[in-house]
Amino acid sequence: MDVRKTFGHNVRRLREKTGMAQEKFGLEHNIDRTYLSGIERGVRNPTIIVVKKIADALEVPVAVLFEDVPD
Amino acid sequence: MDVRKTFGHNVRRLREKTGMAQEKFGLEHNIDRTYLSGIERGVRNPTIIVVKKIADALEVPVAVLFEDVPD
DNA sequence: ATGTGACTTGTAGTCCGTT
DNA sequence: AAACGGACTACAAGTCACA
Repeated sequence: MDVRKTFGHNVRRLREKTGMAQEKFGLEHNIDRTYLSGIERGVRNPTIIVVKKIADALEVPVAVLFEDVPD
Repeated sequence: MDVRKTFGHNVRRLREKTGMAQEKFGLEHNIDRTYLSGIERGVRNPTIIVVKKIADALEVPVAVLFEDVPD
């Protein structure tokens, strides 16, 4: 499994759990909506600083975003 | 704590546990020696693809490299 | 409400070396 | 054995118009 997909799926799953749309989530945490979209789809290859920023926004430890979660 | 420092410390700790020098470890896993040095010192900001590559090289789950380990 | 292509600017990632 | 420097190319960060 591509780490970008694993990461992206986890971000999407946890963001949806907050009930916020990409746009609202992005606005609240200063992350561009389209950039977030790319991350959730696994087409971006973010650096660990971005990873940390997103983990903080989702209020989860960074490690959680790399867990393999089966469908 | 800066995520780069956390990450770097974990990489260093686990690499040293293998008994390999940065150079040998880098050669065996196709990671540039100077780049690895920068990562361990927390001055680099690697992408998640590199993170995964290093985790694989260290034979640990990615999540482990982001754990807060007190000195 | 999200996906996508295209774009500029900055830096990730590599390679040569010296301390 | 590892830190650090300089120079380089590839690609990430960040944004936009449009579907």
